[in-house]
Amino acid sequence: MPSSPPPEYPSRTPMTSPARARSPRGDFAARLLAWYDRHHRHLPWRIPPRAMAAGERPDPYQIWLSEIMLQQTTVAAVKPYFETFVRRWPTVEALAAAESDEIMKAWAGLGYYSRARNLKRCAETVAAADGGRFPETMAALRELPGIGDYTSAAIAAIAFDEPAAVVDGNVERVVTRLEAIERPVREAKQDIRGIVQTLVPPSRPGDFAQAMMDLGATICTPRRPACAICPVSDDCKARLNGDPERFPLKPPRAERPQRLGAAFVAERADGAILLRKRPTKGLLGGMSEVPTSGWSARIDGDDRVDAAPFDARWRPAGSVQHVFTHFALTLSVYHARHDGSAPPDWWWAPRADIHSEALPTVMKKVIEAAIPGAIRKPTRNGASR
DNA sequence: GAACCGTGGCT
DNA sequence: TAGCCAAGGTT
Repeated sequence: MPSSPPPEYPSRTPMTSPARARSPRGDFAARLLAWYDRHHRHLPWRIPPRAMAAGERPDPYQIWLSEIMLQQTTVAAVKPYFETFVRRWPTVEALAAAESDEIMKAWAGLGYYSRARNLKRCAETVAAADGGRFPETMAALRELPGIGDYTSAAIAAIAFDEPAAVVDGNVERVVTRLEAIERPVREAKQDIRGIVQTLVPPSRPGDFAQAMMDLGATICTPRRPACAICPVSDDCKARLNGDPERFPLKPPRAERPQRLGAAFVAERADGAILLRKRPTKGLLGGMSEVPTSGWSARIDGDDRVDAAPFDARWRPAGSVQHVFTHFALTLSVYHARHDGSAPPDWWWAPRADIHSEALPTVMKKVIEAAIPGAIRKPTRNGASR
């Protein structure tokens, strides 16, 4: 435990003086930030506290990009995508000028594809605005597509030092445990935001936000939290009560219905595969796919070969299972050699380019089932792995 | 306000 | 293994 807070965070008089509290709430931010200074995660988009103290500031473009990618997505999954995007589109102007198709291709596999469509729209808006600079306040950021309560607060705090209350899933968990909040998080959201707002320090609000999230990700974890090494455990009512893992309270999730369908992989003599584009809105909106039947909500869905988009020697090639957020899908896969012409707006994707098409993971599974090895990424020497 | 919207890792 | 969970937003 740090014996003295940094000079920029003088201890304040505790708001209350509970007899047992060893750590008055006025110290909360100081103790959390002292922990963050020593134990922060090293992330590609983050400026570490030492560099922040030297006056360095993060690139608002990179903070925005990382925050969009991190929505409901793990840090590990985001890292390689973030590196690719920043290398390929180093500025918001570059991203705004990119073809939508190229952005969808680069986003393929990361999920929640409306994020990629909104990313492009947001980049265009920002690039067209005065100087191509991001708005610097939470309120103004909140107006941009794909940016809601959490993301606007996070960008404002991290990139622009606004003392905004940043509340994500990590912070909800930390706060519901600190206060032993017995109501479902859905209902307690506003209270949580209010509590966080009282804790945000006037300086280093961005580090504070990131510290809360790092704490949630590494110490105050959903299961088996490491209370013994938590820098704010003295403040934690859930720990005092003995069962922090019980928080946050969440209602049981609804059952996932099962859907059924068929997918058709047409392969040309040269190995090219027939693809088409899905509608812009809805599930996998704007992404590419092989032709499929509808995905019936009924267990006796249209998974038979007579659902094929055209006549060919379709041969069964197994089935693919995939779990989406709100339903599970089983696709019967069919494969055919086919050299006929493609319907308008469909295209033959050369085998060498398949890995870079805007194919969602479920479609990569389908193609792999029909043609094992088809998705492999070429290596630098031109061979296939 | 509730439903919709992906994917991969972990237990 | 089957469910839970992850730096949520839009409709």
